Amino acid sequence: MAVTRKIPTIQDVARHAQVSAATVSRVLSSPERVSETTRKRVEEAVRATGYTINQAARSLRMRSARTLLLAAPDVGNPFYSTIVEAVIGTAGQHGYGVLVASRLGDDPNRWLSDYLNSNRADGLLLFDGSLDTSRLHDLGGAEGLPLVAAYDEPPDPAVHSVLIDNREAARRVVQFLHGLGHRQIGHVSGLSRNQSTNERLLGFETEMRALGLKIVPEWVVPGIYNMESGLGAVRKMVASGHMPTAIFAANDEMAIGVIRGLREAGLSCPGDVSVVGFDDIAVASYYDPAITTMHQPREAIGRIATEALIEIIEGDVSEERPRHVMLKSELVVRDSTRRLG
Amino acid sequence: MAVTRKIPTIQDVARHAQVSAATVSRVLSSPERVSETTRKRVEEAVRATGYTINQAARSLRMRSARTLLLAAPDVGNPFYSTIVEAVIGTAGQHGYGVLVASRLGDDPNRWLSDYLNSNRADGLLLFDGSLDTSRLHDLGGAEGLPLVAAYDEPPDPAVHSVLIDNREAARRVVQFLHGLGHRQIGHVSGLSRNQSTNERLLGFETEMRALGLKIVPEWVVPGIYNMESGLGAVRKMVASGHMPTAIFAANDEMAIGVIRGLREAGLSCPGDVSVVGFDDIAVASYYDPAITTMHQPREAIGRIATEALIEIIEGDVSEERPRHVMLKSELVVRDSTRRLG
DNA sequence: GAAACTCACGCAATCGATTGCATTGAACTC
DNA sequence: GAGTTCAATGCAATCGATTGCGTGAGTTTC
Repeated sequence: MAVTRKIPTIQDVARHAQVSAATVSRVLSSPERVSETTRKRVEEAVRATGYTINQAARSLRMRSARTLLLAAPDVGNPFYSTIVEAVIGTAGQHGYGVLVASRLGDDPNRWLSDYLNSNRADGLLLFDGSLDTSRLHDLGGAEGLPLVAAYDEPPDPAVHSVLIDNREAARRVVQFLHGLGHRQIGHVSGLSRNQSTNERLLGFETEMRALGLKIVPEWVVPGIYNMESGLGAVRKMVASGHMPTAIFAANDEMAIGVIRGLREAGLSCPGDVSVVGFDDIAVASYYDPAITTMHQPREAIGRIATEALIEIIEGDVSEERPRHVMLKSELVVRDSTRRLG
Repeated sequence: MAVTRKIPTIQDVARHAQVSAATVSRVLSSPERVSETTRKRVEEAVRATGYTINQAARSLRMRSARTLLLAAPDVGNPFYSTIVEAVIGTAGQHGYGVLVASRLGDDPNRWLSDYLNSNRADGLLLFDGSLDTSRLHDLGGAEGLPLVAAYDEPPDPAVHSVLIDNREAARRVVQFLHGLGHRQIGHVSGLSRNQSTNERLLGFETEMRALGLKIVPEWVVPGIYNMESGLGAVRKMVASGHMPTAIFAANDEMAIGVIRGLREAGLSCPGDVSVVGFDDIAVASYYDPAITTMHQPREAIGRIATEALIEIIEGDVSEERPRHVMLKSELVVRDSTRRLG
């Protein structure tokens, strides 16, 4: 049996400072309402007793936990982890803690709903567009539970969101490759349950058509956003007997897999095939070749989404008109692409 | 002003089922103490009202939050993110949520202590050996706050820990390189505030001496565990005028930086210099060349540490005899190393 | 048939912080 | 100097779930 420490309560502080608990509470939350003499005495008592507030009691009374719930499909992914970092930092600055739920890790049965409605978290940051609308409603999205979707587009436009323009970004990738003289362009897309995947695919197709380029079915292969699937996608293309001169992968990890697959097939990147990734994860600039990619403002996505959520929680934003922030992504040209001919 | 939803309480359920709140509580926590008829009626009422427990109230009364605090120096790092994933998964299986604090992100002033002693978390998983002993004591490590240190060694041996044998692993790396015929071996170490860094450095030095190899000061360069610092370390070696035939980097990211730095200097890996990393992050096997590295059981570290912490919290483990789990790491030989001559 | 016992459930206190309202005493007004 | 105002503080209810203790009905025992 563990020895239970005696944790000082607000009553202990009150006794020590010879005031009531109410006064101690006021010193802590609205010091201007307490006389200077008393305030100093209480502050001293807080120090002397080593008092820290009991959040459980505060949450119960205040009906707020000062905690955000972050839900991402896969926290282990380097893309998300940067975002998580930004969320934790921003939340911390505002005095909020961050509970992290990862779909992969969590028991799907208790998934999100248990966390909410239970005063464990005041709002939800959803980095997973694959949750369907009815699910969002269950979670209270439409019933007033503060909710901000980020990075991946939610099916429900009534939800606040912080996104990048995936379709536009994908079009710019195709334009860039076209500008380098490429006419035979393939695409390794991601998980189709993610809206952002579909947007990137759509952007690819739209721009290919706009430029009068032929979309070759063998060159449009789905992946699952990891390196293995990028490798697998290239193997399929190789097996089909003919190769494009450029491949646009829907994220950097698949781009890495693609480059490795090319090498495996005796093809060089960018010599034989140019490759463009998406996200600009840390290793992209250090890979060999350094990968040309669509840089995403991951830190900004995490920060802005968190700030928006906190504003909503604290009542600064009307729920009526959903806020939609669209951030810009930027093409970073490195060594995995080259001018044709 | 946001519309506040009416969240059903245990009283609402009680009214609906025409029993007392106490009975509802019992149905939820020890159903065997309630008669079958009543139990069914209450269960139906729970469903009908959509009741979910108010964790704040429960925590207050029970003095437990069913939440773990995970503290890592840098959640954005791909090494840690896998561990985080495992922790969340394991905790979830046991009904615990995970609050994540990242040193980089968090306001250093509120850092850890505020989270604890405040009934926000029942225990601490510390993935950061750089916190000094006095700090640990402040956090209650010795006063009964459930605490498990993992991955990085805590200065205080009275703390439960789940570690790998960094020194031994580093020695095995040197032995391996020696076995390939390398005699001139360099080391890029990590942040010296981390105990694991020092252990790896010590293991390197010990084995070098044991094998009668000369430790060249210009070839032992500190880094900060990122790719940039690996690159910087190689630049320093190059600037010194002579190069080792093999470099052991204290993590994979620095190994990547090292390889890139070699290329920049017109040297090839493994042709001119063999490189060994540490950790075996996902990209290690997909890098060009695929990196020889010390594989660490990251998932196991996260899982075992979490299980241990929960056992301690729930009183299954005596605090008296600290538990020290030492996991094995394994050398994975890939293409960044070659036999000399 | 009464004592002893068991089972199912309700009552009410409790966890610790917050806050509307009441109280006190001092300062100020005419 | 009596009345008014105001600042500072205390009192006590409240948030929602848990649990020790008590009660009443039903069952068993001799």
